[in-house]
Amino acid sequence: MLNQDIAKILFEIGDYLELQDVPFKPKAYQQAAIVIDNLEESINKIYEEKGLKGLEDIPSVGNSIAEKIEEYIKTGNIAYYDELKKQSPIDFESLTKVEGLGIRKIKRLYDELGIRDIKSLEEAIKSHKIAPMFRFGEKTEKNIEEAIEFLKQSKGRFLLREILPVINKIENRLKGIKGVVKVLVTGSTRRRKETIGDVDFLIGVSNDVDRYTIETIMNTFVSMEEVVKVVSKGDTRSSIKTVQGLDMDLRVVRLSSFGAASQYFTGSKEHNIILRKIAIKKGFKLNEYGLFKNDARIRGEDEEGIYEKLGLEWVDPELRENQGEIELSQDKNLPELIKKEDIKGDFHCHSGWDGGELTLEEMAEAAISMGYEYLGISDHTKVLKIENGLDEGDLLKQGKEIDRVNKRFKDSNIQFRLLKGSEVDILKDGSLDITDEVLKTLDYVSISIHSGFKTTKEEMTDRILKAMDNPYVKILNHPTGKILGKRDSFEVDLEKIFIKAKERNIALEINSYRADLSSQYVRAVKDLGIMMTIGSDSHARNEFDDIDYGVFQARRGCAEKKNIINSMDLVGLKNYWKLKII
DNA sequence: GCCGTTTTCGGCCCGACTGTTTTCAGTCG
Repeated sequence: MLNQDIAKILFEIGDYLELQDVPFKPKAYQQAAIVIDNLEESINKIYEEKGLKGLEDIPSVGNSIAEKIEEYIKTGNIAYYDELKKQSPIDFESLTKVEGLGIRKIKRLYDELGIRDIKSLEEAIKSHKIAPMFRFGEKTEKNIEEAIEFLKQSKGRFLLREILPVINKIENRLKGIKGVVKVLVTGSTRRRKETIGDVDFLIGVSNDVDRYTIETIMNTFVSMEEVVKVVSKGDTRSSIKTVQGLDMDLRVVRLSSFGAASQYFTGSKEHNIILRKIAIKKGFKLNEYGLFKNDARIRGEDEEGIYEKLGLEWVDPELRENQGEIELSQDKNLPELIKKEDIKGDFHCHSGWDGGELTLEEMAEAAISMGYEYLGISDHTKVLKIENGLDEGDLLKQGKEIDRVNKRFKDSNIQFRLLKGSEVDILKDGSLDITDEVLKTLDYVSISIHSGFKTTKEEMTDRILKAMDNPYVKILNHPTGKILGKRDSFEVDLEKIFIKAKERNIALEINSYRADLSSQYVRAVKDLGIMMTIGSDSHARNEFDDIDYGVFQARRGCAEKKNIINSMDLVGLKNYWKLKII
């Protein structure tokens, strides 16, 4: 049983209660559902270890919901939910995904037409039964029809790294419109979430802007080449759907409100709710136009001013998830997050030797153009035949080649070095794919699981722990095996891995491409005082920049410069790892 | 049903846009 199963049921209980016009309870159930859905720890484990009390300790879960969770763990059912479902068997999960359908309309469709799922909804549209309903009408029927079509085509959430280039292109285009002073991409994109559901653009215009200018901005937005449907268009907000199947919103505000609006639309919703409550307690009102005392706007131009007036430090967007950042901000104790400029090298890159695109010289050039002082060559090893994995002989040969390249840098007085590394496979029995004799000639050894994912948690854990005991290992790559958008983590006892990493001073990698470690684990690893690396896992020139996504991940996990090994400069790194490079 | 920096009782975020009406309910973020 998964947290997500329970979250789904709790969320639906909320839907049913809203259907019955019960006040406040729906929000309570759905808030609990959201918290449980985002919980890193498994509900089962919490209950096993701490019982009912442990469940009640989960934020937004009180006695009543805890008992329902307990019932579900014990019996696999929640009687209360089953009863609600029996009374009105509605498929909320899919119906609420139809844009424009909320609980009230779903209730009326059920009461008046017996519609309970997408299929019966489609039939009702076909036989033209919805338009005649009071307060529905032709247009509503057509909108529902189109929304179902979009739902069928939509791919759900988008990976940030796949969609950010599209967003940047549109952002630049918006900057070019006459009358536009500022453009900011807000929402989950600004928070640098791994995946995003929609995009929110914010435009700032001068305080004495005229109607015509705003109209021009809106018209330009809704008539971009990417637009396939204009969902809404007004003076301050317009919504579109793009060819990629992505929803995009544009908000236009005056500069006097730009900070308030950027704060508001960046979210997260949970972060904003807390901020609003703090504002109310201090006798203010906070909305997207500013921070108000009585009816006078006292802040609004910039985010910093709003946070400051609320007694808070400005919070980096990546942390705005109501996961402790507000408390840190009140205590003026926010971490100074790692920045891209802090990154001085990369330990996870594949060269032409194992099928990558670039020669060693070309990789060095690429790294130098990134502003790096070093680059670790970490080609695959021989067990990965499909990746042209290197054997012991290849590694020794590659080492000599690296020496030759480095000598050139030294002779030309260039502060840059290639490092002899390897991404060594952890074999089935926990031994490494390369002999110690060769491993000890390398500057660093990073190790990875690439096979045998479907094994027991105990076996996988033991296998990795054994590999970590090898004296030459300095980095454990992508510790959970997750590949964002492709593959879930394998089963592994990360707590044990963390303990071993701490004991052996092995760094854990934040892998840019895979988004593994997740931000929650980054936070845990940081708190344990274990070092991390950020690796691009690049195989080609244009993939070096993927380091950005690892930095985002690290930032969302509160990582600071001091937690990340590849933020050290070359001299610092030489000392830290006691490297003997020329 | 949950929660607590004046609270264990009394609150619970709020504004824009659409489509239907003819003043507003519903949805969204």
